[in-house]
Amino acid sequence: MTDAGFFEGVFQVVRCIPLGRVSTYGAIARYLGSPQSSRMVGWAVNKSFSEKEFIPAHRVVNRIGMLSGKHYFGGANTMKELLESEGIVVEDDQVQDFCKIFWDPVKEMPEPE
DNA sequence: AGCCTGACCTAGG
DNA sequence: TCCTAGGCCAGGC
Repeated sequence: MTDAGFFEGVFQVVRCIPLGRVSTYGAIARYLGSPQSSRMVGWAVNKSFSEKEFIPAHRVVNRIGMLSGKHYFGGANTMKELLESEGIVVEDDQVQDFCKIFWDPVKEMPEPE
């Protein structure tokens, strides 16, 4: 991770998000050691579409569990469909029971170093 | 080569 | 309690 840039770190964390769980930009940014770089997390995740391997970018939402970037999935309901297919309930672009399915990399993942 | 922007978050007034 | 501003890394024009 240290060798890799901020982007690589984001990709690794997002790929490690368990199925049926969601994480937030801020949590990932904080995990990478830059709490105020949450904006770049969104950018990195956006760039994830260019990656060879599929990255569950739909599992990444903002701190209130809202599908802020759903419009970037090509279709308006693509992100919602993906989440619901994993058992996540989404209503009006907001993840229900967000507190329960929230996955914090800082707690669940080993430190990057 | 420099400026602008971007799927956000936190703090201060 | 709501609104405003600042900050971060990287890529595009």
